[in-house]
Amino acid sequence: MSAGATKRTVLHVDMDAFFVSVELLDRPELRGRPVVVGGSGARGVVAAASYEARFYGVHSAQPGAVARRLCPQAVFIDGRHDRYREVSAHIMEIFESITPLVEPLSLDEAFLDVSGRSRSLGDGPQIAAMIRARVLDETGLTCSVGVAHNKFLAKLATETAKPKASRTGPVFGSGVAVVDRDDVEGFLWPLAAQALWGVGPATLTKLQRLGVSTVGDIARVPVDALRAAVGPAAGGQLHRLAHGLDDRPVVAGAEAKSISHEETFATDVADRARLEREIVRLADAVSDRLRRASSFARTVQLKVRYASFQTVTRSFTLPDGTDDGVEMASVARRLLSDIDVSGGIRLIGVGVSGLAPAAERTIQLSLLDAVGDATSGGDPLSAAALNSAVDEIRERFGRSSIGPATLATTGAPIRTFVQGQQQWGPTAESDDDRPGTER
DNA sequence: TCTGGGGTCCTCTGCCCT
DNA sequence: TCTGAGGGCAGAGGACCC
Repeated sequence: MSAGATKRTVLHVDMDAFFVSVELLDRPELRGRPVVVGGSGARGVVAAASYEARFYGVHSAQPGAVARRLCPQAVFIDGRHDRYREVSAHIMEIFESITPLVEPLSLDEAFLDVSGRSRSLGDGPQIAAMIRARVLDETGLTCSVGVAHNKFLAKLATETAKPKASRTGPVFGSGVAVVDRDDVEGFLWPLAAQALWGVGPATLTKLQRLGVSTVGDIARVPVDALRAAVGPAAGGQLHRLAHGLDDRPVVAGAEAKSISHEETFATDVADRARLEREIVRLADAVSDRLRRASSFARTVQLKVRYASFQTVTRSFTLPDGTDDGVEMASVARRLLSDIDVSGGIRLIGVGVSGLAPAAERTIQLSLLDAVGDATSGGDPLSAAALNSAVDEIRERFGRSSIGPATLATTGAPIRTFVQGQQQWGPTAESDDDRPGTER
């Protein structure tokens, strides 16, 4: 370390098999059995696997069919995202009671900067042990903690602290791993190159052409050669990480930069009318989340994935932005009209980016109104009033109480995308070609 | 084996403007 | 007036992560 550098202590906390552990908490009769969350649909993948299931080779992101073949005795459960979110909120509260500098990475892991807490709470490993004890005591769940002087090393350390899989369940170690500031190379350099952030299959292939297979190998490659091989930004990043250098701060309360929803069909769909109804559904879900976040978006993106897994995206940037699902769907449907779907597609998605606080748009629209500028595509202020009413109804009577008329069906509930009720993989319902009423 | 869903970041290309 | 260079931006796609 350079002389005079601020001594940072960063923790990376990762819940052990989070989704499965929550399920076992609520269904203790499943303890000791191989349990898999997700992977039950026709094209579903595994979201999480218990350590008993992992012993048989089941892992997350694995196709459900493969998981069932590897471990036919496993219990497969549909995920309950709302329950995981509830438990996650409790865990994050525990973290925030220790330091305000908490950066959640997902529902089940977070970085904590505890640099200023050593005087009152002890050193990094002591705080890590305290967190594990509190999480276990207050939620009944176990977690692993990595301790280091930066985020990258703390995250890598967590991997070594994780329980090991066995036929009879997790085999716990100390649950805390520390990377010594003076032994970064000893810890880092023997690891496989894939241990570095940003090294996936494609980058690994490029690195292998340089004769690289470990982090130490990368560290010994001149930075210019790395940049030439994988690009200037990625090359510089790999060089720094391979030397254990990472000065990114722990950032609390980071805002989302995009919001999207997508759906994989149980069987490929070529029917444009059906796809357009899916677009309305997805756009409604995106706009609902956008308004809940008090934001609007400038760019609408449509995503289509063919049976070959080739994925194409089309986007359009609106001059004034929008938070209105009808407008988003209209843009997305126009984008779809330029895409050939005659051979059928397996996935469709709608997303938005270029997010900004809704207050900024209100000011813009007020100014436009004040100068009498005619806006294209309908009256945004009327749309805002309508959406406001819809949001209020949903707030009072639930997300499924009201929805786009296009999605209305005889006797069938409006399919919702309430966060927490999403499923992993397509459902039988999603494959139905329900008649709908165009609005 | 056959690949979900929700994100972020980076690179490349083409267009427009200066 | 025409042309080329360069910057900024939008759009598209790739790679990666959890």
